[in-house]
Amino acid sequence: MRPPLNTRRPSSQERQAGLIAAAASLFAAKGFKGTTTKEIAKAAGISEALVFKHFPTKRALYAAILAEKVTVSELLEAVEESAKKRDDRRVFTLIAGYRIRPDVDSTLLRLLLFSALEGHELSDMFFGKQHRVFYDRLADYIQLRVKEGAFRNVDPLLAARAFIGMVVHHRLLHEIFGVPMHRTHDDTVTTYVELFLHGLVHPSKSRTT
Amino acid sequence: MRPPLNTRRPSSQERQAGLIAAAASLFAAKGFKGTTTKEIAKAAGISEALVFKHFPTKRALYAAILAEKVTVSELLEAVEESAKKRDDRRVFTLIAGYRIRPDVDSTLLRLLLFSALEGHELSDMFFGKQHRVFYDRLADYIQLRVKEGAFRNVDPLLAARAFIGMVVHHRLLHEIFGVPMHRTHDDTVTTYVELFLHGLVHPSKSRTT
DNA sequence: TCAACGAGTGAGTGATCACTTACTCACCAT
DNA sequence: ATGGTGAGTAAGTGATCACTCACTCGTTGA
Repeated sequence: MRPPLNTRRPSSQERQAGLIAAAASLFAAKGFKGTTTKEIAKAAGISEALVFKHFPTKRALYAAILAEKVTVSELLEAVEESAKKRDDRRVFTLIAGYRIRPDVDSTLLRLLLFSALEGHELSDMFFGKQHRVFYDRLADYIQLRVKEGAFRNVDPLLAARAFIGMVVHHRLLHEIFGVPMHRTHDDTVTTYVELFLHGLVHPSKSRTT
Repeated sequence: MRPPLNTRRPSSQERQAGLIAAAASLFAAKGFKGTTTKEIAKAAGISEALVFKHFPTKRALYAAILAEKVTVSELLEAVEESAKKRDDRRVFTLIAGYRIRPDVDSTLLRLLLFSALEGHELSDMFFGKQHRVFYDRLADYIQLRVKEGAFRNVDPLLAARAFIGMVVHHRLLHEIFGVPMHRTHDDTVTTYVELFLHGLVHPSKSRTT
């Protein structure tokens, strides 16, 4: 007669969280235009009408997803610590390792690219939280080390972007274009950091400067 | 003989070329799903029905656009020439300069990203012609220079991808994410090449190896 | 002169889109 | 019990999608 008490139905908040999770993976896989509200409802296990009880429009749901993703601060703290010690290699390794780390869900990168390509209004904010923080912080550190004479006199922002570029491009190749990785995670990070800090030209050989 | 009237209407081939050009810029701007056949027809100045006389489906039109873009060979020839002279700086500058050159139409990069994200079947082929050729060729050169002892002993493919990554990421920031460029074209290229060949750490200072 | 033909289009087609309406049902304080 | 409330949905809504059909032109070879 009476429905079991422990099998209560999900609260509104749980529903909303599940809805956002389901929608996020669909938007990441197929883009905003490529995802239908019917699909989202089905993936979340609810009716299509209920989707619109939680969010007034499909676009509002999309905006909620972009707004939900926040910056990871624990990495920036670790970077800060290594920066104090002037441990160049570790600063760069931390950032590269974070951006390449293999376990991270690939939906964030796809979400970021889709939102930028499709021109969503929250794309800038999303980009700021997901990317700009990294190369802004890195640029600060490079500038500091240039002033200290440890680094060559380069444009700090350009250099920071160059390094992040190497790493992000690596993820791009792997996750978006399906290029296989023939080296291990750690190997790759080490190579990138080494390359960036010390360059490609053999130290004991012809410097063409 | 056919009388060339000066007020003739466009031939079928000219129509097709105009159609492809109009569709390409729309697909690049809004993606496959985001572009309607009605828009394409309007941009090409023809009726929607005529679009389907040229291409059986919207997808076939998209495929024709991707298939049309071919590899630029003149750059690879110039690279080849500098490679023979072992002019490292010029080899890298040529590739970087080509990938960053300011006048290039930005539709190709957007087209490439959209096709990869949306998972079009011709995306791999498109990627191969637009990107892989560059880092494959560059990897060959790096491998050669490593064997000659001029470059440090790094994974050539990884190093090539790292360099292309710096440059492509730069375009990505500028064209997709709207980040402003605070340096000139030539300045940027020079900095990237310099960074990659000689590294960031000051040559006369603490080598942390 | 005129039939044949390719270029071109207006007016649709059913399917699918985002979104709405009108409703049921479980639950609970009164 | 009862009525109010929030969770939930079946069955739509008009708009728009990719694509088709029936048709009109202008040109051209015989």
